[in-house]
Amino acid sequence: MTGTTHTISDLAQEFGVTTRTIRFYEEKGLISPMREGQKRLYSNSDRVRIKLILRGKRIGMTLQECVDFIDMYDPEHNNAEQLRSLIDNVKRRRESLLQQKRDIDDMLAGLDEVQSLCEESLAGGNTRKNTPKPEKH
Amino acid sequence: MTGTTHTISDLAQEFGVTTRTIRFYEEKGLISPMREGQKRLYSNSDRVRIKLILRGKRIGMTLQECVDFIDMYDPEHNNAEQLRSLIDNVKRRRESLLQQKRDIDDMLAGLDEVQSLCEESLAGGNTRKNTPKPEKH
DNA sequence: ATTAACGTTTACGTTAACGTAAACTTGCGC
DNA sequence: GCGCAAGTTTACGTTAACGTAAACGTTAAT
Repeated sequence: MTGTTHTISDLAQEFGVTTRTIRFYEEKGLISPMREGQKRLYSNSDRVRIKLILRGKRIGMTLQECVDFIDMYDPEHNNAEQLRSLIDNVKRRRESLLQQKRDIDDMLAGLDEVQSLCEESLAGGNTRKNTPKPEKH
Repeated sequence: MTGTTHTISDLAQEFGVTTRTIRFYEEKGLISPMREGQKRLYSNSDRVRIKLILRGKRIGMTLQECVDFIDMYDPEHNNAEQLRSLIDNVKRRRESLLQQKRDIDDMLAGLDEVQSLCEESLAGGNTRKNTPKPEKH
């Protein structure tokens, strides 16, 4: 059976990007939709690729890195050497992702602190800088 | 007492960037080192700012976003309205960071799977695609 | 038949974040 | 005094990832 297909503006709307963006990804070889006459028709697997690309972008990957990443799932793993090389790539990528998680956790902790200070300041109406020790009278 | 200072190439080396990059950040107003004659002298607080900038970049922030983020710590929180607005920013930022963490976790799970398949394939020497049911003879 | 909504190609424009090169100054070791 | 390493300014170049505009095809509704 023929899987569902999507028009370019369908996908653009779904993902909150412009059609230009989607065509640009094709230009760069990231996706290869079918054609019906002149019009592009996107399969579900095209849709998923776009989704993966945008996920990559959200964490700061370049388009090339997104492709490299996606290609890991879709491997041409012919021989053992290629498999080992792929595993190495996986390991490097994982290290990088774990570093990003640490960065994010640090930033989240900072945000918590800022928010606490703000709310405290709003509640108490206390605008002092270094919240000195509670005054003993 | 006068805190420690650093030269531009000290910091460049420490952070693995070029001096051009550091000057560029100054050009864009992200840091404002002192001068000793003509030469730039970086304080520890300058150093920390650079560190925070690079951390932001690692998770895909633009330089402007990095500044915005850093400014949250360093707030000119005069009145209640500004405080509330800051809290809103914090909340938005947190949502975005949490989304990034979800993305990263998804990608890590994918990597685990890829690695398992690779190692399995290397161990068993089994190169078949869909690992069919174990043959009953 | 016309117009509106969607699609297409082609091509030039834009922004961010530096790289690269040239030409100059400054302090230091010999 | 001389060279050399490290600093400086100024300015043009580069890449990624689209935006924007023009000019044109196609189909469905009025």
